[in-house]
Amino acid sequence: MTDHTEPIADCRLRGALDLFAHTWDPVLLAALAAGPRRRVDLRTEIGGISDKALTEALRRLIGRALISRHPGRHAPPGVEYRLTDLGAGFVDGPLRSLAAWVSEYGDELRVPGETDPPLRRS
Amino acid sequence: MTDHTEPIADCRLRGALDLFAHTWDPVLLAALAAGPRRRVDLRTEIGGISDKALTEALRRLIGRALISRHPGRHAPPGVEYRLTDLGAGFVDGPLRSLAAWVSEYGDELRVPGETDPPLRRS
DNA sequence: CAGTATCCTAATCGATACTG
DNA sequence: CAGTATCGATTAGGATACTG
Repeated sequence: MTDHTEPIADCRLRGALDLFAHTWDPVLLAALAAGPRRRVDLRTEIGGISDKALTEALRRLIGRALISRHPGRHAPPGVEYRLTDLGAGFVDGPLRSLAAWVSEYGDELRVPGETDPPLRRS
Repeated sequence: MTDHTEPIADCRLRGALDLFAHTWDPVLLAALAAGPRRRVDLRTEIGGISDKALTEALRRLIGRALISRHPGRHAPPGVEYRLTDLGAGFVDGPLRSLAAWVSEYGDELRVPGETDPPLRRS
């Protein structure tokens, strides 16, 4: 995954592809697009995400500079997470582009779920 | 991403996100964007992909109607794969948007590789 | 509420060997 | 060349219990 000439497998693009690779990462980014959130609110708002998965996704996205962590220093307790400029740009660009494509052509996208058939007879 | 409580985890968007979830699927789509390819050419052109992973990716993307399979009926032997209209649109839209974002902001995207640090001290 | 740690299951993916 | 089948290592992610 490191040194081919293939454009898409280019290292930097690979890093961006990985932002989609983990189930919850794009979901988390989209949730934060509506504004800063505390951990517990993210959890209930997203729904279906486990505590562990949430922690890992937060770590990953902080590590990649897409979100930032802000321990509340005042009255309302809790730690807030928010998008960095980079993260906001990612949501407004690639993620929004994907959402737009889905609303336009999503109907033609066959649903995963069935086992994919062998190639010989397709 | 606009006004639902569960924007990204919406079923249809989830299906599109899954197009990125498998390591080789977007790479394969990008390779086919340059024109129809035979299996062996895809393999060498992409580089680093195993036979098994290639077969699985082909199956998956055919199952989701993004690529199609065309057994050569004439002179040059081999089976050709090509993008469907849906697949071509996906490459031109979301995938290209991601590539554009990377060339613009890719430098700020921290490289994965190190273990992501705990949250307490970040 | 925020965050960590452990166990467990399913799925990914490379390597390899084999068939048409 | 096209495609399948099996094995093994790695990993994502849910459940749960526990600490600050």
